[in-house]
Amino acid sequence: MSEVRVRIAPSPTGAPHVGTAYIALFNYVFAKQHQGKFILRIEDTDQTRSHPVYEENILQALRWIGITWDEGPDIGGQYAPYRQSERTELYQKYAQELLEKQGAYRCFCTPECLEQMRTERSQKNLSPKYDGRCRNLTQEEIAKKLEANEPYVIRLKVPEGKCVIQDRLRGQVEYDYQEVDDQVLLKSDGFPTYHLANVVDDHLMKISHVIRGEEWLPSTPKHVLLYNLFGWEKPEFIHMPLLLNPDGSKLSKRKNPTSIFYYRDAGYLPEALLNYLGMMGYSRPNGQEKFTIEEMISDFDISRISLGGSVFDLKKLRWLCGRYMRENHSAEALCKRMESWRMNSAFITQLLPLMMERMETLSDFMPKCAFFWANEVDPAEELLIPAKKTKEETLNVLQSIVFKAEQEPYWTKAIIENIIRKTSEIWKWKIRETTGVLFVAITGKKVAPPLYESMEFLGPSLCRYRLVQAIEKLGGLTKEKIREIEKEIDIREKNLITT
RNA sequence: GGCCUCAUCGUCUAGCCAGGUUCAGGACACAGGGUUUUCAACCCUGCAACACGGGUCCAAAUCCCGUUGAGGUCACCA
Repeated sequence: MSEVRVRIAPSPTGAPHVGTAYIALFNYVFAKQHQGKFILRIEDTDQTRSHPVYEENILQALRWIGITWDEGPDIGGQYAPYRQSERTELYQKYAQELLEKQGAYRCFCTPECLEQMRTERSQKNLSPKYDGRCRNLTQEEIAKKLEANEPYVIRLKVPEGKCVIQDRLRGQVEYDYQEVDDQVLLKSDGFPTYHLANVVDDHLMKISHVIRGEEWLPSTPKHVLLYNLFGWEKPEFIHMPLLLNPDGSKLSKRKNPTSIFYYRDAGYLPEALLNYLGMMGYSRPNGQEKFTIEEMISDFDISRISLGGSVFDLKKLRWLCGRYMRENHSAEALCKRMESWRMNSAFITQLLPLMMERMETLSDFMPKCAFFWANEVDPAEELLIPAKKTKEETLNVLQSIVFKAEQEPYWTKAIIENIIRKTSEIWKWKIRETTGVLFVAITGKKVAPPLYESMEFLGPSLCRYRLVQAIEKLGGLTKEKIREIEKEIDIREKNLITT
């Protein structure tokens, strides 16, 4: 058998997700088991959502949890570059090839036109897929539009017939090409979509096994079609089970902390998190629950992966982490871990300027600053809601802060201040009303060190977690309600600009 | 809604492929007890599942079919 080469291909569009670490782990273990290579490739083809900071965060997060790669954007490799934004010419070339092979076609439809088409189709109870109106443009029409510099995308020409996918875990999965949309391969900005970039890179980087989440199963026919069109050998597909929320839906940040940095900042041991991920959908042949990644590699058996999704259970993760703490560490060793976490003089020195004026004895420090080293702060409900505000209004503000914070790749005092000011304007709250809520949500108390700096030092993951905890404390928000708030923010924001 | 995937204790799972050794084993959580100055840890005990209905077979959690349920997916996001 030729060399095993697998990859993790995250897109740098937000906080580094535990799901990424989960899939990375199984790829890594599979590679090491076969003396193969594990590759990290950054899929930053979405120009509007990608950010270099998010990319750096992914690398940091994976390193923290203990996963290393043999080739990647930071260390290079034989098939560099490993960042898709640096490979655009390649995708354009292959898109061109597809055009010549009649496997794809130019589509000049505007977003508005597509929108309209979709609503029309849904009114007629048709599936919302593209109706292929640009498929049969004549050479003259195309030439004319090109001449006029009309923007276009390149779409996959999906044929008739059936597509049979071989999945290592699921056997044969059959799809009718009728169900498959004429997927956009190359966007009008010249960047590829996932489907094109992914297939091109997997081929060029000689990826032998594609181990990815189950959510990719329905788009695999497109990928198979591309391999066939190019005449390339297909990798083996292995679709992993999904990580789930307690209610059984796909793990989401709305209901759970999903950022790897949250677990780091909340004081979980990386080896415990990694171990826990290794028991999601998998069990060692000897039944052992606490194991190192090396042990996992030593007797890894991919057929032992179970197919139902796994609920990510924080309680069991805590228990596992506890075992690592007391079974694998001396007091000295644990102290070192705490130091490298945030129990160190550098961190305290950072805090002291905020506290010096508020202290009369040294012992005043810790009680007021304990929240910096805590996971949860358990804010009291009655403290959370300002005097002249309702619970609902408070919920709106809290959720708005979460939204705004999510959109910021950086986390500084100035940005935090800006988020708070903006949110207050949107909901017509006084700044001190907003900060009052935040003091309680973030620190658990009304009296604490200055808010903006505290939030900065605490970090975005922990802040977000506490904000969501506060929202839960006030009764929580449904998916629909969150969407409503999102819309409302949008409307109010536009009004602010116009008035 | 269409398509696809999946289906063992509340949760993670073993057993299923190669049907009998299983009135289904372990772990988390929970409850009770022990130990301990307290708490935690630790030890013991308990609670608790083969989604349902058909078939095949001497025998089915295990094989087949159907039903139901859950999830995923249907973007110029990945």
